Amino acid sequence: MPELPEVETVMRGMQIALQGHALSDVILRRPDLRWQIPADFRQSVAGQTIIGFRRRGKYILIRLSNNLSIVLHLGMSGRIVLDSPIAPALHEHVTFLTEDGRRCGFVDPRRFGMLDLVPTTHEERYKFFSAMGPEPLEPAFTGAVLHAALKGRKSPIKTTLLDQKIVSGLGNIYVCEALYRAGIHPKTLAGTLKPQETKRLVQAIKDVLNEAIAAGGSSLKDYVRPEGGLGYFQHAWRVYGRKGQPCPDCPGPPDCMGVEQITQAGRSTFFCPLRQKIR
DNA sequence: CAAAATACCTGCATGC
DNA sequence: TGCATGCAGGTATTTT
Repeated sequence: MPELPEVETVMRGMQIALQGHALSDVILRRPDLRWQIPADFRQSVAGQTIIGFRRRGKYILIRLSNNLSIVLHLGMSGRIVLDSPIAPALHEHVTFLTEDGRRCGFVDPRRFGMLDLVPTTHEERYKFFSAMGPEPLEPAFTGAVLHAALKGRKSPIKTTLLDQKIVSGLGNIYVCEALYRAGIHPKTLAGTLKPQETKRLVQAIKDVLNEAIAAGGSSLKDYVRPEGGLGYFQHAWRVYGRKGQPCPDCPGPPDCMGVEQITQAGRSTFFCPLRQKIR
């Protein structure tokens, strides 16, 4: 379920457990996830100390002492399991071993995840980062910046916000939640949003992401290690997955029949027809 | 160039 | 119970 807040939470959990420790080995149980894992991955990683972490969009970068960074993406179904059992779980394709005896498993049933290597000093030039849009939580991501990025765009704002070149880290859930908070109908053509609306939208994006990260952080603070692993915490979604239910501001029937679900570009969109008027 | 369709893969809920 | 179907939170790539 990983969008930006979940990826951030997973990264922080890994940081607490692993930073400063050396990787004694890595077990690769198959040569590929979504793509081939570099042939020299084990050789490059084994024996190196983990010196830092960073998140870019939905990617996690694990910086090693040899100027290499592991690039990790969780895909749709990926999760990280700390202190995984010696007998690997179903779909635990990769396990990192640390010198202090910990095991960190990468479980990914659908194998949409990925694992790669990039020189730490060249992270920004990594093929999947060079065209990536701004980090939504950076101060540089403003209403004016988004407004400029949406200029001339003729697709609906919902699908446009899923484009990682416009802004990085948003997925289906948080796009729905942000549009709801900003009071913008998902079918609104992206290029027609007014500066005032993009300003509201940017604030809504920052708010919803920050709240979700805070919720993840609180679950991390005293996390035990259930088989569920990291990054799976309770969400307080206001419209996502709530078809037919009242949104928090819903006056109820007959004024509003609750959250509606539609399909855009083959994916589900949830919105409140009362708070998010078409125009 | 932008936008839409396609591809990758397994698990699960649903309906017959 | 078994089986077919559709859907799931991602994104690079291909096609239009």
